[in-house]
Amino acid sequence: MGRWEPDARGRLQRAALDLYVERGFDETTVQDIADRVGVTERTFFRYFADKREVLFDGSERLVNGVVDGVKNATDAMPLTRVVSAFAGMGEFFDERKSWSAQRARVVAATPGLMERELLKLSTMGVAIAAVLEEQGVDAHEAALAADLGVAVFHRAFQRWVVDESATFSACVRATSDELQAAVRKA
Amino acid sequence: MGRWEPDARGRLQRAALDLYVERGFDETTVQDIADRVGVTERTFFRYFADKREVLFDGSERLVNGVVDGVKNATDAMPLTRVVSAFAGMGEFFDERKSWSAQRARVVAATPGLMERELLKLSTMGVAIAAVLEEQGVDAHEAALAADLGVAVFHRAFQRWVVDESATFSACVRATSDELQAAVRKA
DNA sequence: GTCTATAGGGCGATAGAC
DNA sequence: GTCTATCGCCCTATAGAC
Repeated sequence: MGRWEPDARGRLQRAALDLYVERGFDETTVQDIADRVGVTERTFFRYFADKREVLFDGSERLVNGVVDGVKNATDAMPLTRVVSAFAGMGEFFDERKSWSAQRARVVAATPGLMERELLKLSTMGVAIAAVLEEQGVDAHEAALAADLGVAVFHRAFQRWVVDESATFSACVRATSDELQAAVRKA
Repeated sequence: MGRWEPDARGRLQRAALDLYVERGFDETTVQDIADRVGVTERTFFRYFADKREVLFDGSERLVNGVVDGVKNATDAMPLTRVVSAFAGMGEFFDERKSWSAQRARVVAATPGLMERELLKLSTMGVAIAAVLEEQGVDAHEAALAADLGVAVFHRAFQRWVVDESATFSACVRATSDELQAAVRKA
C-alpha cells in the first residue's frame, strides 16, 4: 500500500456530492471536501478548476459520445441525426441513474451549478453544430438543429430523472415526438 | 445639488460595461468600477448582487414583456404564441442595438457572463412555461414549447446582433421559419 | 505548500432629505 | 424625529500566483 489512498480524484467527487447533498453547495467549503478525503485544499484545485467543476466530470465523455453519434448517424435530416445520437447514449445514462438523480437535485437547487450545467449544454451544442457543418449543413441550419437537439436532450433528461422506471432512450424518443407534434401543429 | 451625484446605479452600469470592453471582464475589479464612478466597492454590491449582474438589468423587463406577450397572444398553438411574443419585443431590442451588440461581444468573450446569460434564458423559459400551463397546456408540452421558443429567440438574437441592418422581429420570424423547415423535413 | 488578491457578506456610523 | 444612501472596517472562502 502506497503513501496515499488511491483515486483521490474519485474520492473528492464522491465526497463533494455527498456534502453538497447533506448541507448544500454554498454551505460546503472546499476545505470541508478536502478534509473528508484527507488531502489539502490545494490538492482539490489540482484536480478541479473550481468548486463546481467537481460535479461535471462526465460531460466530456457525453460530448464525445454525442459527437461520434452524429458523425456516424445515417439519417437524412440534421435534427434527426442529433436526436439519434442522444438516443444512442442510453447506456451511458441508465448505468448511473441513481447518481444522476442525486446530482440533478443538487444542481437544480443551486443557481451556480445550474449556470455551469447550462454552459456545458451550450458548449455541447456548439460542438454538435461544428460536426453538422463538416457534414455540409449550412451554418444557420446547423446551429439551430444543434440547439433544438440539445433542448430535446435537456427535456428528456428531466423526464428521465423524475420517472424512476423510464429508460433514457425512451425519454428522448418521447420528447422528440412531442417536438414533432408541437411544431407540426403550429 | 445633493451630497452625491444622482443615478449611482446607472453610472455603475455604464462604467462596468466600458471597463469590461476596455480591459476585459476578468481584468476589471469591482474596485475599478467603483473608483471610476466615485463610490466605494461596498456601494456597488448594494446595487448588484455580484460583478456579473451589473450587465443584466434589462432581463426583468424582457421577461415581463414576453410573459405579457404570451398571455395576450391569440394564436392557437403554444409554440406560435411564444414566438409571437418574442417577435413583439422588436422595439425593445431595436432601440438599443449598438449597446446590445457591445454587450453581446463582452458576454460571448467571457464564460462567466455566458453562464449567467444562459441561466437568465432558462429562467425565462420556466416563466413562459408557467403561463402556458395557466392557459391549459399540459406541463410537458408547455415546458418543451417554452424551451423551443427560447432557443428560437437565442438564435434570432445572435443573427440580429451580427447583421447591422436587420430588425429583431425579422430575425425571429426568419429563425422560426427555419425551425419549421428543420422539423418538418425530419 | 505558502502567500496573496479578489469576491462578496455583516453591521454600525454618518450625512443629508423630509 | 425618520428614512435612505453611502461609507468604513471587519470577516471568510475562492482561486490564482509564486
